[in-house]
Amino acid sequence: MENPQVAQIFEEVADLLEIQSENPFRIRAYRRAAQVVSDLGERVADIVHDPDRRLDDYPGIGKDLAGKIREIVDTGELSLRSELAAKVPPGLRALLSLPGLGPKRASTLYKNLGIASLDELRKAAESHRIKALKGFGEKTEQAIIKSLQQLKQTGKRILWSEAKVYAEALTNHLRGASGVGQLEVAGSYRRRKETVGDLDIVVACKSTSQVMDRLASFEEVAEVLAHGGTRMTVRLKTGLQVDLRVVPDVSFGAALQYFTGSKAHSIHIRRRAQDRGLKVNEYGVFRGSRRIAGKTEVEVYRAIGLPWIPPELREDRGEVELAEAPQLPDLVRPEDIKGDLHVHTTDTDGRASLEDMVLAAKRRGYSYVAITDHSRRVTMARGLDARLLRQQWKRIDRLAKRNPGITILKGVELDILEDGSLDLPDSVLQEADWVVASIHYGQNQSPERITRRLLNAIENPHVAAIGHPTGRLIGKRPGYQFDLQAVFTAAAETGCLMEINAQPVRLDLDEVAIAEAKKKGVQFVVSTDAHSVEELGFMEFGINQARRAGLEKLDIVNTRPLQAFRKLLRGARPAKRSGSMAKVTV
DNA sequence: GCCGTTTTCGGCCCGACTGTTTTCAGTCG
Repeated sequence: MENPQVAQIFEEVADLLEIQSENPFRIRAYRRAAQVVSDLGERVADIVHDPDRRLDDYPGIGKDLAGKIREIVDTGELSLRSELAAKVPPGLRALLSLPGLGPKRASTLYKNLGIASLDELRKAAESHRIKALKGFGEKTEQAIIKSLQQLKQTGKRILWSEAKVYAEALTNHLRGASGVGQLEVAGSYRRRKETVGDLDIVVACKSTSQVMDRLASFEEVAEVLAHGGTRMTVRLKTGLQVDLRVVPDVSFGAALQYFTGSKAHSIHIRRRAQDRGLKVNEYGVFRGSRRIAGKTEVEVYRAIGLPWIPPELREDRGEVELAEAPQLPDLVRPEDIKGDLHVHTTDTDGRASLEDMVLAAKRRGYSYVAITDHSRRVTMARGLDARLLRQQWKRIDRLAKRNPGITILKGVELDILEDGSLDLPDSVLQEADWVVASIHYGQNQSPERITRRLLNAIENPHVAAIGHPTGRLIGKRPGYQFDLQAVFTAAAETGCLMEINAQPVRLDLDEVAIAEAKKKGVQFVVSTDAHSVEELGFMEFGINQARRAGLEKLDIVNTRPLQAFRKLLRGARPAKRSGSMAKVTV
């Protein structure tokens, strides 16, 4: 039983309770518990089975929910869930996924028209049976038909890297409206989440109508969904939704804070304000009716006794407590990066030559770059065997003589094979400056086998880092399952690095796993895995990920000069001799 | 359902917009 499954059961319970108009605070407790479980960073099942640990030590988990988690882990099911599900037809929950349809209306539709699936909903809407219901009308019925048609395109989150394109275009466009002051894209985009559901733009502007008209004139806008006095919502042609909030200048910081979220962070902040006899809303921080802060975010946080918290940390995962301490991390910045340690060339599946990649790295101001083409197993990419690899390294030596401004590391992305062995012998690896070991094949193996493969690689002293450690592709493939704790423990003991892969569709490890690894003493490398000159620019996405995990400059080796991590070069770090795993193949 | 040196009971974040009403419920973020 993995954490996402536990979280999913609690989410379902919350939905079912909501449909049955249960106590909203009880519903919130289940949603909170789902969040807590998702954010754990280790298997909830492991905590359940550890006699020294208690689930109800976690905030939001009390005796009751701890018992329910135990039940799910032990039996794979939650009796409460099945009891609730028995009272609600199975398809009814799907109705909640439609924008504008919540639990109240869904249950009205069911009670009055017997609607219990999206298909039945569509038929009822098309035969105009919905508008006759009390509380529904012509417009609601049309809206349902429309959102059913759009269901496939909307609700889909896009990669942060894609959202950035629209965020920047919209920002530039809106600045063209007269009277626009401060302007910022808030929401999950500002928190730099892996994926973004919509864009929330906060603008300080004297003339609301001017900036709203300006948004409506953006050429990618397909439709205006809502248009009020301070708020406007549009849908772009791609399906991406954009919310615009216009606030007075004195409220900009409060609005930005509020619309940046996350929801859980905002709730925590407001509760804290309450404790101090204050009220926080998007217009400011108020004592009674008097505004005591709101113009800037710094002011807002200061008013409730906290330093400013970077948006990337605002998930209510302990950042408020760190701010209070005050022990907020000094997050790593893009400009801290001194080199890229995972780069491909046309020698395998890259799209730019060795020389072009090196020159591009030099232009970025890097002091080193590692060329890490695929090893022979990756036949699709014409992976290199020992002979071809040594040929490439000779060319690197010649190139290095012509480019004294940058150190070129002779590396390889070494495949961790299905049987747990490595794709090249130690005799070759020991000649390499830099080895990134990755899994590409046998991703469907059992967690036990994958774990052993990763441990084998980690225990080889020539392996400097594990590349894209989970193999996930966001929105496409979940990534292979393995024992994160065992792998992180071994990585910490041996000094083997965990890569944070900056490809926007990869971004593994995720921020929860990174934070967990850091706790265990693991060090990281942020690499682009670039297959072209342009992809060297992906570094930003990897840094986003590192920042959300709370990493500082010194947690990441490629913020340092090469000499600082020289023991990782040429496999000079000590091999782990203790375990029997090192010689075992799987 | 959780939580607590003001509380073991009685709180639990807060406002905007829409569509439907004729003063507000439902939904959303």
